[in-house]
This record gives sequence, structure tokens and C-alpha cells, in this order.
Amino acid sequence: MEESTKRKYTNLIHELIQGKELTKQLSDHLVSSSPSSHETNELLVEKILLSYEKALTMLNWGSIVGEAKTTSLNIMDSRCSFTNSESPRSEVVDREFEHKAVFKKRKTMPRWTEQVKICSRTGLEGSLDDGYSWRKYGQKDILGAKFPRGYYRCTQRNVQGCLATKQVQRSDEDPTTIEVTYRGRHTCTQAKHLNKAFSSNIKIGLGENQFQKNQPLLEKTQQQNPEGIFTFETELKVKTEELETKEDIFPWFSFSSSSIGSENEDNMLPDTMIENHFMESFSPVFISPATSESNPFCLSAYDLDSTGLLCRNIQTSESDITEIVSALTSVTNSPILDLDILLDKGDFDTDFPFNIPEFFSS
DNA sequence: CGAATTTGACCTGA
DNA sequence: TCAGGTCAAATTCG
Repeated sequence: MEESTKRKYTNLIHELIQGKELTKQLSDHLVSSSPSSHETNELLVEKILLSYEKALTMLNWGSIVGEAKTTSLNIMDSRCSFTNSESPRSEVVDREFEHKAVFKKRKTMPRWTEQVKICSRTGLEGSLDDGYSWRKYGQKDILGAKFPRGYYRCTQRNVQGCLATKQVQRSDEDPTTIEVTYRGRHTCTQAKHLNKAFSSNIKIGLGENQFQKNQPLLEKTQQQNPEGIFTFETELKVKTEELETKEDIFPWFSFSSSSIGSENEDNMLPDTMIENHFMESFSPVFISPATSESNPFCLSAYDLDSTGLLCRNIQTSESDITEIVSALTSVTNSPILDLDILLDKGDFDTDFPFNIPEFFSS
């Protein structure tokens, strides 16, 4: 590695570490969340954003090391598939292409898993919705698994060509843990709006559909108490596992906890963020300051559906980050996150997007 | 009645 | 060949 490259590399790491430190500070601020610290939080958010933007500028999409090319190609591949499906072709050709592309995407699309643990001392389990609306398109019994796996895709698939999908499955060992595997990132712009508006897109049920009723009560409670969304005691444990993205995106650069000084082994969020940001770099909006609608820095919230699985998103919306942070500050003794996330400063104190409308016992 | 979900059939990759 | 993933018709929901 030549000297200038080394320097870039060092600067890059410095920026990322700084971003982490700032995030940590922000996290501390949020834990102590006094209203007066709101401005401080905003400042921290700005610094964090700046730091990561610098880092990304340094990266300049693989200019530092050649190995990144492979990753870039993978991502480009995904995007090209999407682009192609939008190009003016005959419908038949489009469908054919799309059909074949589906399976190609299985390999090329970024994928990560989160484990969400919901334990309610009330004996109830609830769901949190994310800023995205999903439509179930399939359910499958998985070999060796007690619970079926649900398949969901973004409702904007047809409208905006958003290819984000997720798979939701209850853990065999611990039925209170739900594993959510996300594939692809949202290219749609629904999240922000939904975060504000939706208190409707909530479902709950564990495993079976018979648990889908009796929810208006909680939903009402939530509406009446917009600040204390978690009106019942809920413990959330969110674990994000990068399945493919870490090595795909940064085959030459690992964000292991040791490398950046994290003591939290479960700290997977930076990977996701980085991945998101990389995706963003492929998007025109990345350059624009008006990226609020599609900013891929997003950690979205939770969702529960007829599969009975609580889902949590890490997707592409800054408002989603708010959700996570809100969750963190709402839950005591949460081991959740060594918050390496960014906040939507505007939405933080008022727009809590979690919905925990429904309960059931399994 | 339109939207969302369910579910069996079909397709693909390993 | 088979498990996982997707499609799409049927069904249910609001």
C-alpha cells in the first residue's frame, strides 16, 4: 500500500472513530435526556453526520483500495436490476427479466439479520412498527424450525419499484425472540411519512393468525399517550447480524468491536450504517442536501404480522433512527445498542413511531 | 369492493 | 432432489 493510501486509510479510520465517539456522547445525552440538552443533541448529530460524510468522501467509492471494487459491483448489480425494471421495455420482457433477476438478487442483495427480543412482564407481547409498510407475499415451513417463516416485501414495490424484502421467523430456542432478515434496502420514500402518520399499521400475533384480534384497546392507549409509547413494560433486545454485507462492502476493512474500541460484541449497527451509506452513495440524493426522504441512514422500528413475528427494520430513513433511539431511551436496563446511529433531530422528541398496539399470549 | 393475507404450486440454487 | 423463496389465485378483511 502506498503512502498516500495509508494516509487516507488512517484518516478514514479517524473519522469513523470520531463518529463513533460522538455517537456515544449522543447516546449518553439521550439516556439522561433532559429537554435542555436537545440543542446539544442536535449539535452532536451534525458532527456525526459531518464525520461520516468525510469518511465517505475519503472512500470515494473504492478509491482507497481496489478490493472494494467487488463490493461495488455487487451493489451496482442490484441497482442495475432495479433500474432495468424501470426502463421502457415491453411488459413481457420486463417480467421475464424481473423473474430471472429475482434469484440473482438473492445473491447480490445486501442481507442482514436482526434478533428482536420482546419480553413483557405483563405477560403480553407487542409489536413495534417500522416506518415502512410491508405486504406479506408468502409463508413457508422451514425444515427443522418450529415456526413458519413469513416473507414480506415493501408495499411500494409496484409503485416505486422498491425491492426491499424481509423474512420474519420466531426463534426455536426462545419463542420471544424473533429473527428478522432484511434483504435489499428501501428505495421508496414512504418511511418518513409513515412515521408521522401511521399508528395504523400494526399487527401482532405470534405464529398464528388467531391472535390478530383485540387490539383497538392498546392502540387507543398509545394514541392517548404519545410520549410514553411503551406504556407497558417491554424489553427489547435488538441484535443485528450482518450476514453478507460486512465482507461484501468492506472486505478490506472490518468494523469489529475491537478495531474501533467497542466493548459491545453485539454492536452491529455500524456495519449496517456503513452499508446504508454506501448504498446512498449510489443514489443521486446522496449529494443533495434534501435527502430527508430517502436517507439510507435508517434504523427502523418494529413490525408484527400474522406470522406472529415481531419485526424490526434497519432500513433507509433517518426517522427510523429516531425510533431506535426512542426505544433505547424508553426501556430501562436495555442492553440493546451501543448507539452508533444518527438521529433525526427534528423528530426526536415528538414523533415516536413505535406502535405497540396489540397483545396476545401464545 | 379494493386491499391485504393465505396457501398451494412453481422455480431456482445447492 | 429438495429446501428455500416467490407467484398468484382464492380468501378474508376493513
